[in-house]
Amino acid sequence: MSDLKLFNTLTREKETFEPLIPGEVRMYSCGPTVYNHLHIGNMRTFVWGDVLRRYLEWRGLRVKQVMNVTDVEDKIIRNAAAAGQDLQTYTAPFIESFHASLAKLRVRKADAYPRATEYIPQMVALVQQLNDRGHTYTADGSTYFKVSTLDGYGKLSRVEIDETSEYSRIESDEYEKESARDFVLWKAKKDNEPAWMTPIGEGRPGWHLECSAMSMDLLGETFDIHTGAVDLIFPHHENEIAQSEGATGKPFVRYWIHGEHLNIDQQKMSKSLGNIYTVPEIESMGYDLLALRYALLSVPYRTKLNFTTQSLDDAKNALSRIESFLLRVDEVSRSAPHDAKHSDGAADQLIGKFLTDFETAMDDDLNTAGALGALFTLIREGNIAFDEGRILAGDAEGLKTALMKIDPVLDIFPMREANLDAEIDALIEARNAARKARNFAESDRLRDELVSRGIVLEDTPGGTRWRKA
RNA sequence: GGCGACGUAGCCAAGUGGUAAGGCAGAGGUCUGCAAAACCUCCACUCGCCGGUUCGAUCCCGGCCGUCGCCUCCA
Repeated sequence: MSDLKLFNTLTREKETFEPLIPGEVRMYSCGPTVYNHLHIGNMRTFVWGDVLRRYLEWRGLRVKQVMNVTDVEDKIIRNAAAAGQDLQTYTAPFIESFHASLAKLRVRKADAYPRATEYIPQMVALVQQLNDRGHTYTADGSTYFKVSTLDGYGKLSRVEIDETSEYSRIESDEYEKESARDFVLWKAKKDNEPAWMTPIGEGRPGWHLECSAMSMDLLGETFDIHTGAVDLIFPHHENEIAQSEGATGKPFVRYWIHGEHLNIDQQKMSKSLGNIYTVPEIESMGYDLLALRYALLSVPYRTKLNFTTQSLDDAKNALSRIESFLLRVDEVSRSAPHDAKHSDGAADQLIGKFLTDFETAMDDDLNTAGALGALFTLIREGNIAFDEGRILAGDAEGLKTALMKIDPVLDIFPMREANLDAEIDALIEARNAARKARNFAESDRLRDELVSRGIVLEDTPGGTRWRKA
């Protein structure tokens, strides 16, 4: 097995991944701020984060994955107040829809989803630790991180803040900060905002604090992987590093993995352009969410993805090709249950090449496009071998095993709904009886009826197969 | 102004110092009920433009043009 290489934002290079503790990976994925329904750009980040975790597991590593849910923040406070609700009431439906969307996209559950509001004591302790080490100052009841006290600030983003530049959008007069680079750790209570009474004053946490507190609490002071999208590199992740390393004096994260954005029709999603899509919206447009998952994975995570509805149509058709092949493999593998014969080794060759190519692609910084390429090459060459009669039941069984082997990583294979089968089969049987009687009008009527129910038929010399349209 | 990414066929997109994966669309063909679906074949002498390095560059270097992102909340 070759090495898994991942692009580490810290070094701007693809590095061989080796966990700190052999065999065990601890990863933190930046999760949602729940003031809104999540859009498909958010989902892209969660999907590849999940695939990273799946691939690590596929390589035999045990993974502990944590994803935060940020449920206290400026927009949440503002919206909740406008709705006349408390934070928990306001955020609950968004948290619920977040999980529902993930499930529909086949994103597996992380091991924990800590919430910021449940981590106030740990955050306060972190601020106190930073204070003890001389990295903070207070002004008007708020506590700030003094960036000048920490060597190496900026090592992740390589951003140097020039306070004098007219282009710097950092507002240096905000919150009584001593320096534009400084950032707030703990915000003093204002007006009627929700606040916690703590040893460092009555107030609420700054934006970056929860991620440092929760990740270190659940994964340790130094852990392996931290994922997120590129926009978080600065200031969020840079400040997480400052808070965490300032408090512990130890390296915080070993591999920073950032994914590119998803654009809609070449443009960034934004409310003003009205081009934000949520998962339920995609669904109500009539698309199968598996097509969305496929579309998201067809572009490697570090490449900008230009999303269009055509990409969903393309994905849907590509998935049909995959499903037809799966059906063909399945049918042949079941054709001779026991004394399954192997033919000339054609299948073994295809399988070997497929698994090697798949792994090579995934090892190269999670090249999912290359991995899919390997799959489609297997499908074409497999179909040719089938047509030439070089694949017998035993070979097909091997193909099936190979396909099932990669299934847990990409998880893009269409699933059958078993309870449909009996009903479908009855209609197919009736249609085939009509065909046999050369009553094509009736057989076509039955076929069309199936089509209208979303079932496509494939007549083959061996019988009729069906799949979902 | 600073930092960074990208520009490969109609669309999406991988990739390598030695002459371009894959998917979709399109065109042919096989099977078949002159049906549907499926399957196969074909489809970039060329990788934004111009120089340079090299025996040889799409892939290395430099310049230019173009697109996009971050420097403020943001997946």
